Amino acid sequence: MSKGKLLLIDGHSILSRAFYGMPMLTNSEGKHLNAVYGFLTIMFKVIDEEGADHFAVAFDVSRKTFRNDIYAEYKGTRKPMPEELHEQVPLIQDVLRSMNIPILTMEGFEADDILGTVAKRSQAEDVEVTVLSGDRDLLQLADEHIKISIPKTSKGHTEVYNYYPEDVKNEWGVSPTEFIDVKALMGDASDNIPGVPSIGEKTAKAIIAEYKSIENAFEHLSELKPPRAAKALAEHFDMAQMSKVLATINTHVPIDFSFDDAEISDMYNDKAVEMMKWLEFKSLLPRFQKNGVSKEADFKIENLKTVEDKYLAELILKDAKEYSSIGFKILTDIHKKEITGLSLSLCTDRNYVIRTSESLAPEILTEGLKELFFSGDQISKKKFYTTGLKSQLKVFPEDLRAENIYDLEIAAYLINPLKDSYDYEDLARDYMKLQLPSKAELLGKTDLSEAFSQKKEEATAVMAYESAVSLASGPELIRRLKEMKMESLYRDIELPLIYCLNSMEVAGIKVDRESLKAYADLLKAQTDEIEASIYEEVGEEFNINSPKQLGEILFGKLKIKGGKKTKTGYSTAADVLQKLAPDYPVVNKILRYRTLTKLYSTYAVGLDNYISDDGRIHGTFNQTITATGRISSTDPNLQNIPVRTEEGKEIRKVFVAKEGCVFADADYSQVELRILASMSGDEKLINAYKNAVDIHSLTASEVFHTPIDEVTPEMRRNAKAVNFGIVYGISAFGLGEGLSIDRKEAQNYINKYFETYPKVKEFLDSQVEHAREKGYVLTQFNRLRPIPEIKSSNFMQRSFGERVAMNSPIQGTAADIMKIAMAAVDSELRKEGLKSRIVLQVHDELLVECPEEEADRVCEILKKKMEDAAKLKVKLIADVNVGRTWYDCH
DNA sequence: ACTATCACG
DNA sequence: ACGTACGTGATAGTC
Repeated sequence: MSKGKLLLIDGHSILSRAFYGMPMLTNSEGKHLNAVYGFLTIMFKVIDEEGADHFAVAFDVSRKTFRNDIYAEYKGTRKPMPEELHEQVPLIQDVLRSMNIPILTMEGFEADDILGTVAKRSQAEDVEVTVLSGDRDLLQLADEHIKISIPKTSKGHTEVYNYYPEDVKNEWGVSPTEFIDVKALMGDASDNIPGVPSIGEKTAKAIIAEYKSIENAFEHLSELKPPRAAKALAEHFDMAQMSKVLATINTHVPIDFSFDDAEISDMYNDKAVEMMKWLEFKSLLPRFQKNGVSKEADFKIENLKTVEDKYLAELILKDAKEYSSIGFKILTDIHKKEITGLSLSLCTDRNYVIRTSESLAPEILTEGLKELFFSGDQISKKKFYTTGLKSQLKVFPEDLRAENIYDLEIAAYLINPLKDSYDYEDLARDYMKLQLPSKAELLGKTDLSEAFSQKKEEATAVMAYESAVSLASGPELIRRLKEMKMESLYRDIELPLIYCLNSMEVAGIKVDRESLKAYADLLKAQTDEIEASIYEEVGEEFNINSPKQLGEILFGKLKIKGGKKTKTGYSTAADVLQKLAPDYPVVNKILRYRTLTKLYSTYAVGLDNYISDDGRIHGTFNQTITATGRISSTDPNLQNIPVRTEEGKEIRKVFVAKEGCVFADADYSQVELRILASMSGDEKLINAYKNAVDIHSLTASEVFHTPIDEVTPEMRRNAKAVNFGIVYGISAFGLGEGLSIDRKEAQNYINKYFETYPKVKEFLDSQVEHAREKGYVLTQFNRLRPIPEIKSSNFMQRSFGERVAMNSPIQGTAADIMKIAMAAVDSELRKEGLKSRIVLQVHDELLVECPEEEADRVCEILKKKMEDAAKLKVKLIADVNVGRTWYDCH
């Protein structure tokens, strides 16, 4: 039986985490307080979550204290703390003292050692210990009753990751004690642990996972892989052993610590309140004034039942039909194809987490759900709330389109597309003013579907939160959506798109493995050849892929001039190298090497890793990522397959239509410029499109005062860059850069452009004005893009905001139109009973795989649906091609 | 985890 | 005077 719970805090570590993770903060006297504030925030969060009854904070006596004087030469190079942080150390100690929290320090020992000693000693006395530190080094202390908690703060939000020995093993593949050896091998610059040169994290982990210790690895030198590591370890074994001593936390410090003295008593006393007032931490005051009863009213999942029984599950699913609002979340297996569970929330007071079992087959759940989804009648329109609908659809083999489903992830994305996640904890925080433990906090990096076997309680809680938060926040989100006039955007554009994207992911695209392999081999051979020739020319071997090493070779050793550009060193970006290429043949080879390795690793090898057993790549299309409303593609990214150069384009030959099929490929012609013409209402631009005049030539003719049939290719090229620039939110600097001309001249082009198309200028100005007034801009279909930067006092940020204000309505409207077209094409293919399916979308291009006999009809559908997707002041044009491979379609 | 680079629209 | 073109994602290297 446990004697109690002890929370130990690594004072300096948490303070500096807080310092770097929190925005600058000073009180009215100008004293820096961000670290103190952050420290307290993290501390209270952990106290609330842990329910610890005993408590202590350890500090180093001085940051210059060394573990052992012999190693002072290594330790001595530690970077000093910034003054703003240093001055907060005594401050946080005062605060802790005011709260009667014991501070542990000891001359000659680091906080790590004190923590280690107290933790191990307390565990031996049957105490449950939690050690809170920002430092991964402490993981070596994890034990049966010692939990290591590591907070991660980013963008002001803090999450705490917890590690018991099995969690360390899960994430690192080694036990806590072996972790010391890993660190001894890989070294740690910030802690001045030298490690073994050329052994990094990956190699170190692999070696220790296999051999358990550096000593044992040394015994088996000949078996070590890679040979490079064996050689390094042989040469630097003494260094490794010394590193191990340095990395080991001393758990036998002669410190005086009594568990009873660490009992929390009267933490929220008057003195502490005065302290909070002096520090001006107003937001922390309520906790102190309420004398400890500070927890927000907990979000209680009422009547949560877990079910693994067939009859009960069927009963619940039947019963659910009686409710008018339902929150749900389908749990799928790791391959996301089979249902393994279901969380249901019925009218807030009944929550069920159902899991498949021996007696509860997956079909029971899918069939029950189907019945439930289609059980609503016209009068009482049942509402279903969930998040991440697309991936849940994969457990239904057929194309299932239930009515009245609200995917709140997408609703929240439409309300604010700038967030980077829309999980239940985000919805609860933003729409219910409720801070819930996040999925990451509860499960760490464990996948939800496998978490049920390891952390059943937490996994169940996550599932319950998923559906309960959907049900509870749904009405508010929908209300906001209506208020912002985006209901139609959701219902008519985004919702149908979910099904379309799901169908694309399920379909996948066929890849010819053999030709991919041949392509890879060819690239490899060419790479090897050019690599050798670069080494020869330079006179030494180095890592060409390292911008750092490359910069040193080019600008250091070879003394090529072309100065610094980035803060980390020399820029070796393509545009910089391009300018040097004519004078230095090596530079050309390096550029060529870059091209080849890019194609090899990202495309040839990269894509091969994604080919499934069915010979196809099933990527993911994300609907809630971009700020403008475009979709994005991941795992792999199928929207950036090379096309601009001939040898890159080659790779498109491996994307083939399956047996008996061809691809129909359609792409919009200059959508964004057409949208600009339409939204601005500029007559000259509209007429040009009406009369099918070449827009870049026309622009050139006007800007350079030249009759249109005398426009040279160069003039047209420059005019094209101007047209691009307009869409990007023109600036003289940017255009100058793009055209390599000086800024004055670029400004001249821009002025002429605006004289030619005056309504375009009016339109762009009006967007910037709108953004300044309202803080956001809108697309033609009312998609919103917030622009917080527009009000920034920083010139650079504000200018960015202005460009975004000009670009987003155009890019976003193009995205809207494509989404409309996609749903229309998808639905027409199904309506006509065709087997053809959309397989890819690349922003202005759609690729459809179709049986040869359907090709003609599919081309008609593509052209018609894409061109009719929106009624603009100019016609939309889609060009359609047919081919056996994607390559053949261009 | 962050930076540099480069692939696409 | 300031010092960037808009929107993405993957890989490799560095810390």
